[in-house]
Amino acid sequence: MSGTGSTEGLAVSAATVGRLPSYLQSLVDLDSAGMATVSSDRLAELTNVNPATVRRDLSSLGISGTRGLGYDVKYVVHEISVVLGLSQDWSVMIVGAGNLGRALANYQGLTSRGFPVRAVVDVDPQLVGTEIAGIVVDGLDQLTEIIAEREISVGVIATPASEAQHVAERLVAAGLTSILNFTATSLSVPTNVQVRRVDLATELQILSFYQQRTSAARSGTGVPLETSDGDT
Amino acid sequence: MSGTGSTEGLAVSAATVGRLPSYLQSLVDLDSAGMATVSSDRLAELTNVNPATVRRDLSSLGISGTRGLGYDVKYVVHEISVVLGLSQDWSVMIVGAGNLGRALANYQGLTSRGFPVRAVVDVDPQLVGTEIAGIVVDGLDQLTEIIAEREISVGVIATPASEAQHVAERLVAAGLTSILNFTATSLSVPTNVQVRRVDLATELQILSFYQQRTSAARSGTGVPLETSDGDT
DNA sequence: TAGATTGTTAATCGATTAACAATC
DNA sequence: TAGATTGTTAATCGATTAACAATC
Repeated sequence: MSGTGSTEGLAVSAATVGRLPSYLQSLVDLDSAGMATVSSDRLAELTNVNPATVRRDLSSLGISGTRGLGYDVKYVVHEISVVLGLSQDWSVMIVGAGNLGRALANYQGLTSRGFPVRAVVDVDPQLVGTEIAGIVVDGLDQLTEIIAEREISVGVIATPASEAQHVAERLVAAGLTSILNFTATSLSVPTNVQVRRVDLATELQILSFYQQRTSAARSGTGVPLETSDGDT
Repeated sequence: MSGTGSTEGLAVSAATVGRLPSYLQSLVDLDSAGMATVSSDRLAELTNVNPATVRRDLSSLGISGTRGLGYDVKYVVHEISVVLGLSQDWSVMIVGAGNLGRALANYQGLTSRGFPVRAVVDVDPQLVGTEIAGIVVDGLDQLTEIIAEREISVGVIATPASEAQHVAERLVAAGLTSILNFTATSLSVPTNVQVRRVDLATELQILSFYQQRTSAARSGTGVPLETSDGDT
């Protein structure tokens, strides 16, 4: 509510969106530490990005600072929260009640971040009716009705990889436009649907690539390699 | 071992490295399905990238196909595996034996992908000596010795966010150059150290941003927005 | 030979960042 | 006024991709 008004619909690059959670986290920390203002240089240092990028990102969201002083921490925290849609809860459905699905349903971090788990579904009739983290597991065939009834906004795919595309299609058909995919499968979805993939195997294999090069270099195989800094 | 020989040290872009696990996964599936060759068009379709990008990626790794026929599936699987360093195991240490750390230690997917968990450490003296997934938890003060003794290659940070930077410095000091960071904190590390961040809150907040825009548009607030396809 | 598909050039696109005028 | 820092221009950098000659 309120805030700077109409930034809606303006072009905000995916790269910028990806950095907002990191800015937010650092700003919240600064606020807890009692800092009232922060310069783009300091915020850039905390988030490992270039100061000009910080200023450009904030500016593109209509968030402005004060020349000579910097940015008001509480104000920017509020504005980024609004931009990220964190002023409301988004109900989550978990598809797949295996090890991963159960771990996610029990993970308190989801609810505390404004993403309460309101449904768990699975194909296995043996699991249907059992309770996970206080939620009764429903059958996959109930998916559409449950999404409508419980006003689910985000679908989490925690099934085997082989089921992921099929499940994604079911979720999209039921009207969902936000999917968090925990399988290694790359999903094909309409352009209006957002998919984020969180895959441990992928991350480890990427680390392995660089580790391998480091080891090779160390053992004298040769050529030093260009490296880049920190996260992502 | 063996393979195409010397691609080591050649410039391979981070973007290319990030797509390799996805190519590999699709190729392994194709192999299981009995497909002997695959065109860049087909592989591109399966991984949601542009065919020219597939050809450029493979070419940059020294992996070649046959004009008019496509790429030999088994050959490319082997080559990508070698490039990614998947022909050997990389031992993992988990720092932080809380909910997340325990879930990761018990996750069979790590070992099966060639990343066996060989150590778990925690600051809490109450946890030291207890057993998790068959591994005795050690104290954080043992970190350096354990990394050396058990030939750990990858450090996984599963502590509270406030401890992440400190832990990262300990890991780097002990000689590790591969870190998987499960906290929301952006780590500062030397340029020769690779950090991958896996943060659920970040992913959800990014989804929330787009969800918010979709909802706003639906409720008539306005301007339709440009969207992009599928994963990442 | 005709058809298919690679490998690479060159154009395009988008994101990053140095630099600096504006201004607190 | 002097110092600090934003907001934005313009240059740079790097990654994507259309297009096509090479060639199986």
